[in-house]
Amino acid sequence: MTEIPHILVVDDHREIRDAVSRYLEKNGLRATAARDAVEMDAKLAAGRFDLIVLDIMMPGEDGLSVCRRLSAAGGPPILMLTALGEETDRIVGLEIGADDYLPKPFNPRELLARIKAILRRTDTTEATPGELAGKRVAFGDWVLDADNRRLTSADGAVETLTTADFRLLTAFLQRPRVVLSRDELLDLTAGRSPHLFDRTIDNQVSRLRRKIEADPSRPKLITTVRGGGYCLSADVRELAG
Amino acid sequence: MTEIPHILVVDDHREIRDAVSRYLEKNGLRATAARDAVEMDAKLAAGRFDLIVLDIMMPGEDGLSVCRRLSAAGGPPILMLTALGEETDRIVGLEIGADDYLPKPFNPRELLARIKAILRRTDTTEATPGELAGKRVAFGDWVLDADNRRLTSADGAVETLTTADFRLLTAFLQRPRVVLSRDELLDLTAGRSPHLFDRTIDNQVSRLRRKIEADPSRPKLITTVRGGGYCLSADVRELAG
DNA sequence: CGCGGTTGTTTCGTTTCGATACCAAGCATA
DNA sequence: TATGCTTGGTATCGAAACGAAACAACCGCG
Repeated sequence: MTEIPHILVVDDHREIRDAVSRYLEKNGLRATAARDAVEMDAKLAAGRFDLIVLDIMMPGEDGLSVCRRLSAAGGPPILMLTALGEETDRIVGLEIGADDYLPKPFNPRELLARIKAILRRTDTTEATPGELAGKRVAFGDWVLDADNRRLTSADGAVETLTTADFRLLTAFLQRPRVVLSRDELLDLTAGRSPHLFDRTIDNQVSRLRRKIEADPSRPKLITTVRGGGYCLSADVRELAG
Repeated sequence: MTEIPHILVVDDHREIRDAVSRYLEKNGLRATAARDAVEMDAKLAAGRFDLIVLDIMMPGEDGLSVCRRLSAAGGPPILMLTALGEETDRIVGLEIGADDYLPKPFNPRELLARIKAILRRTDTTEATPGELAGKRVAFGDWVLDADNRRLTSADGAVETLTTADFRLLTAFLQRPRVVLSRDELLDLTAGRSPHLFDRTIDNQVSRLRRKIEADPSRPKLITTVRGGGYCLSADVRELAG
């Protein structure tokens, strides 16, 4: 794993959330916090995560439900934080698809150790991000062949994408018509946080536009949202293999 | 690299059976479930198992009897699940030939730990050169015959592989669609660590591509992931030997 | 001993991508 | 409209990654 693993910490107590996030970042991980299931879903939609630390007791949709939902959808691995008690242990571990769990109150070192253990197990560093492996996806006038990273236009033109092009494009394709900030895009494509005055995404967008826009100076597919980021302004449909 | 251990889970409660199986599979094991002694015998006859998780309380032939029978026949090691507090059962179980036991309700992590402990004790890993000795494997347009290290293409073309080609290819075939770093590949093929400016893997990939890619300058099967490594971008299916 | 084939190493040219810089376009305010 | 500030677009450059040719070392084999 060349990239720094990104952990999503979901807990309704601010102190725990912040403390855990800080501890993880101190120990070489990236951490993002969410207060509840709703906020979690938003973060999940916007970014790439390698593991979720999930509190079982939450207002709104509770941890068990969230866990079942995510695990059924094949999301990232989950480490559950459970209240101390005999019965929950069994239910949590067995009936839900958690990868591990930890009874509260816990030792942060142990949390870190378990997180690393799960990351070690589940490190598969996918080649093609998300669900696109082997598929073909149409948007605008283009068809993307995810396997050989090639674009074919309606009029027969062919563009080959570099790795960076491809990652950026797939990030958009998985979230069409959604405004993605530069930070989110950087996370999705390079898995890192921006440093000051980071224009990397601007550059990559510019390069991608040169390949896919009919008139790159008047972009229609990847539109700029001033102060917000970029957005794929086209519908996306999946084609068979 | 050894094979993934295969666990047979025998319990008459469907929820427990399924939950345990899922949990084991999430943690890097293979799991198969059986409802009772009869089904267990059928699975045992059909496949190879490294360990049996056996519930003591079952309709039909009960766990103690099964345990006695299997262990006398020199079957795989057994981990018994006992109801809480039935001390006699545990003792009897161990006397009868179980390798370990766990009282219900149990902590799934503890179950996993005990399973791994037993597997470690009873590890009889033979030095199998990979997992595809004697098998035939299909990927892309090719079929690899592992015995004589020959590739046959869908259109009838035949390529013979050198040992280095073969090792590299099998490394990929065992982890399709996963990005493998140069270090990992070097470890898998040559069993050594890279020294500075080591381009060995690049070369071997280049050579292998010349043999298996339709257009080596536009690789489709073994794709490079800049900054990451290489990846077999094709599905792999095993054919009968 | 020579020979052909295989494999590791070096090297060079190309591609790719991030950083920087500069310019243009938006936006507010007067 | 003029002015100044902010934000986005892209040309350019250099560093790093990559592909492959060329070379050298090695290995078995007759």
